Amino acid sequence: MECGGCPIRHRAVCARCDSDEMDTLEQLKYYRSFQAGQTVIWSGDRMDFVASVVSGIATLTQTMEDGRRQMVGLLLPSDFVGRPGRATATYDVTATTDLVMCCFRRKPFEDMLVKTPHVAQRLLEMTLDELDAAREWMLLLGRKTAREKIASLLAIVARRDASLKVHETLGKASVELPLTREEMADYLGLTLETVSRQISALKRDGVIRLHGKRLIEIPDYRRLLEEAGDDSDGGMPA
Amino acid sequence: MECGGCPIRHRAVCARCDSDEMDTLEQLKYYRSFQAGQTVIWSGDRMDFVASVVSGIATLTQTMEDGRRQMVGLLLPSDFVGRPGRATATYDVTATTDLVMCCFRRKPFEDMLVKTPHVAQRLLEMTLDELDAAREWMLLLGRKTAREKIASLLAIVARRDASLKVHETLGKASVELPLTREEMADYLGLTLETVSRQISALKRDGVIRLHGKRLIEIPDYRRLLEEAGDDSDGGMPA
DNA sequence: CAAAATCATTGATCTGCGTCAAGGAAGCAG
DNA sequence: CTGCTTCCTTGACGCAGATCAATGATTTTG
Repeated sequence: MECGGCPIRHRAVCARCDSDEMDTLEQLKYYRSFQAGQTVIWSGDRMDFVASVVSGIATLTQTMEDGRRQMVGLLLPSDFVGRPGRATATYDVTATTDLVMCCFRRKPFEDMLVKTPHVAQRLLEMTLDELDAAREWMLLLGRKTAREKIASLLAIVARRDASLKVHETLGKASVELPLTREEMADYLGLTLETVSRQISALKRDGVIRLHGKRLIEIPDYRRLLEEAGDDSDGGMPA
Repeated sequence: MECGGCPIRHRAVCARCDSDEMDTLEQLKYYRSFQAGQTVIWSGDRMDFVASVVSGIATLTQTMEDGRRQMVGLLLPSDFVGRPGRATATYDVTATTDLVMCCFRRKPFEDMLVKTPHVAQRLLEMTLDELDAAREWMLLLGRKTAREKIASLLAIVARRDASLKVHETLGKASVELPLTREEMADYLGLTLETVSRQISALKRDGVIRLHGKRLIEIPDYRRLLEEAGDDSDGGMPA
């Protein structure tokens, strides 16, 4: 059976379900597009849908009264947004690039979850992955230096990139960074000035090379991981 | 039907399942006890069980090569440990107080998950709650000052305490802090000296009162929340 | 094209928290 | 009781990263 373009259909359902279930999902889904910079939903707003990123990048951020911001989620294609059983958004969701999301009205999706256990199980798996990522992120925020934070972010994005593309040369990669310096700062718990300075420092030390502002070349991925303070190989193919 | 003492049985299953399913769970479970300070499992070790905290407190921590430590989970009674589908521990799990856990061998538990959808759904709900808590924690680690971090931690523990006990006087509460200063520091991404200093400062400013080292009185909970930089009431009854 | 907006870089200075160090308080063993 | 251990507090000092500020590069707008 061929899978459609919708990640929820593709990732959560396709491999294991029959045609009826596919059809149920198909009938429920609809698409929404956003331009780069647009807000998908504000924290506290009513949220009657759940969704999956089809293309582009979205962020989840929390903001304090005085304006301090912390990114708490970076959503790439196939990532899930929204929470079954909750009608109110907990975070600001923003389109960082042009964005297409595949949406489901919340109520019918919840009903479907109950009737279709393996979708619930797939969702559990995805949520556990996100929780692991959040805990990795907590180590970064609580204990890493600014330099290590930058290196970690680059390694994370490079790895995710690599898992999509076929990987050419071991230890050599380029990353198209989809974030501004300020967004990187919000991700890392830093200021944009510190981000800029540390990127310059990594460039000066030969850990990375810059082509323009956003395209970053990584001549030696292992070196980058050392800079990141990670003890593992970060899941890079050996 | 009466519920047994095991939180997995109680929280995940009892309300919705029939006797057969209860029996299945009953047969699978066993208990393990740990003394305060004992390690339950090391990160990287093989982990053939999942578990639920019955009594006491456990922590999840990550450690970098050079010894920097970040707590990434604080497990209170009824909280879940372990991950279906993963045979290796990702974090150090440590008993902070004397601890009793209700365990299930992982494989049979996974089988049970597939056969008993509402347990999977309950687990999904718990995991989503944990993810929300992790994201709140990320804001704390990335953007809050040392003073706000301490106030936030006290507010969190006070709220959890309150949700267990009946709550006497609004805006007045006492917290038995189950953590050493060092553990608090690992929770908050600080050093133990800074924790100590900020607790002293909050005491000096009348935000809290200390009785001994661990028992903390909170004369005005709203004041504490302001100190924590939270804009909500933190879920305190109105 | 000029003007304005957005994004990035870099410098100078300040400060909150880390680091290093010295005791104090409470519990426990002998 | 004395000495040991564990946990906590407080002081002095230094530094990583925040803040304030100026400028440059690139894109957008009219």
